[in-house]
Amino acid sequence: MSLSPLGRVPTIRDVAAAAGVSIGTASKALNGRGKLRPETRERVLAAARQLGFRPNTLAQGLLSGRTYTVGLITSDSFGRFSIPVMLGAEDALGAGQISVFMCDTRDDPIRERHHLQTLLARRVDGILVTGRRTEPRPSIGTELPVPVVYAMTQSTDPSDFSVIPDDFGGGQLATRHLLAMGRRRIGHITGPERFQAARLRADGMRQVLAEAGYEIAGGGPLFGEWSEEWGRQGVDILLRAEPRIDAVFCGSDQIARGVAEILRERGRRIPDDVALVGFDNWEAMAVGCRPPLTTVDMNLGEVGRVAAEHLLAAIAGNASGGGVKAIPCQLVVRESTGPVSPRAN
Amino acid sequence: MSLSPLGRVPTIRDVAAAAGVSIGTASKALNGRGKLRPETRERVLAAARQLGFRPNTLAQGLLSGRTYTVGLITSDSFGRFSIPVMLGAEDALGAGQISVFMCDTRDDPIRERHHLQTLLARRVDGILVTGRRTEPRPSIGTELPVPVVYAMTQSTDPSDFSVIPDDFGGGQLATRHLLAMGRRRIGHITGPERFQAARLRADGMRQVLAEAGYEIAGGGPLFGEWSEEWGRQGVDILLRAEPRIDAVFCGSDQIARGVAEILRERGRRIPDDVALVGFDNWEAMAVGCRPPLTTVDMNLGEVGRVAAEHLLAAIAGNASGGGVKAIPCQLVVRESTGPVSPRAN
DNA sequence: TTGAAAGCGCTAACAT
DNA sequence: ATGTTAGCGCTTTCAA
Repeated sequence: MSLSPLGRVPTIRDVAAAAGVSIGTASKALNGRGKLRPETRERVLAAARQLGFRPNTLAQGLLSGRTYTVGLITSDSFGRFSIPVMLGAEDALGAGQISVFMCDTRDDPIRERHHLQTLLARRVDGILVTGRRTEPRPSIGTELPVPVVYAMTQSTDPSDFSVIPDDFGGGQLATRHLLAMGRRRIGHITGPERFQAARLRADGMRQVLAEAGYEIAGGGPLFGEWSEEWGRQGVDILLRAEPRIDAVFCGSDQIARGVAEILRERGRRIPDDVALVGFDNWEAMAVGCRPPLTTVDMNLGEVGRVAAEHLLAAIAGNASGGGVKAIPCQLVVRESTGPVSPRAN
Repeated sequence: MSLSPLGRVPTIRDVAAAAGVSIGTASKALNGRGKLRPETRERVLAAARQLGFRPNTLAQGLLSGRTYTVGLITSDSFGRFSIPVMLGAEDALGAGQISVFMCDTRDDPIRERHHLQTLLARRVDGILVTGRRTEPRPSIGTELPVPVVYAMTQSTDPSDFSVIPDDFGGGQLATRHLLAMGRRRIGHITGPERFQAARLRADGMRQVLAEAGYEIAGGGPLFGEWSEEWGRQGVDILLRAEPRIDAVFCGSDQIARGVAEILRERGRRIPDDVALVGFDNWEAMAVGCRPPLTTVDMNLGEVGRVAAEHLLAAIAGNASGGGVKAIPCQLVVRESTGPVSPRAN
């Protein structure tokens, strides 16, 4: 870890000199290529070790045309959703010895273009675009010299490849669980209708209910905001529309928190009287809830990982073509759901 | 944005050819150096523009010895605390046209060393180490060939430079505010005592109270966990020890949420009967609270920004020496604090 | 005012 | 088995 004995970062030239061989020989020894006397190879390696030599990646990249770097452009300011995605991506990329350039656009197209230019100038091998998915976004660029994969956001260009969570499936998952617990009058309080995620989750719920011969209680989904405050308001609206409610599926954990709080205050026990399912598995929120929240986990790490793997494949020349890949969600059962209480009704 | 007309990434050689000049001339034109006929310069620039030329940063870096990159090593898995720090850092660095390599260590020293090696091999100009600060951590390396600055974490090596939030000051801030609101019996529920942050916040509180002739109500700080659940438990302990409590300062917003919930249930109005101050300004938590939480903001963005600026200075050769710089906190007043209610007592 | 040439650190093809 | 050379893309002398 300490500075090299030379007092500067050693080059292969220093190694060669120390080992008393030519630069080419040193290179071969270090890379295990070509035919060398074992003794020579060992001498070179020893010299390298002693000097703390690490090959200059820039020089290697210049020569090979591969930099083993990718750019990660996020429009979510490294937010709650893009972080796990990034982590998953870093996982997959790190395994491939690839370093990641972080670029935050703050949702500003100008900044995005700027970052894109910078990344291309740095000759990244590929680009990952992540976001807080709302509606599909414009493609970051067609005909780019490197492959691009979208994660947790979608490009409007069908020739781009995007990886997103399966919101529809998530809605199904939550609903099946509630049905399995014997719940029949299930309400839905969720975010703004303009969010595709909100619509898809509601659709998944509706579909599962319909198959079982039910509908969303209270007259349909209550679209509102992604906030606790809306959860508090929404549940009162719901209770008014259908007082006999025995479960609520919420579009987010925050909404569920609000719902839980008011249900308590209205004297409804969770889960005995009313079961509650959230969405996001936002640890701090879900675990802090009283009782701890059963919720849908979007497997964001997996979203990032899959996106990164696709990017790696594309870099390796195995382009996967355009399209959208939806990663299945997963139900995390905690204490806010359970079988219908014998005392209920 | 589209691929160059050449069907590959253009080099300066292509630009020179297109403009009908030598490579050296093209370089001068592009960099505005040397003496060139204005017409020639224009011709080169036009060619570059037409080809979509962007100089290869690797080649520039190889030559100049400067890569205009820094490594950002985080042991917090891009967690809640390191993100804002990163954002602030990216801010300061981006302004300097510096790109950031993200490295997450998952708190594993092996991974950390690996990332460090990788960064050095990539010839970053400097390294920023961030973390979720608990106790000071071992230095990432002495005698490194590039400067290192610690943000939101501290090195045990006094010759390293660290930037952290001023927890002591944060504790003072919260306490002064509560005193100003006329509160006198102020309890303190906070995280584990092994956290320096918890101890410092308590110390700041104690000092301000002492100056005003008071002490922490209930017999001293209640150290516990950083969770809502602990907030719920802690406040009952506190109420038992000192039922006439008129304010609680919490070591985190999560704790404060738990405290708020139970205070409500015990029939204490916030802020009329009991004022409440949190710590972190964790937006979703603080705003979702009933009522919205007055809390201490650590200015994490500023922590990152200052750290990055110091790193830039060090890179530029203006080493700042070792030491610790504490960034002042800031009180964010919402609705959980207010003057003592006329009806109280 | 422009061009030619050297060299940053490295690898790979070719000589020896 | 080892050394020499060319060249990746660029900047910077130094010649012309």
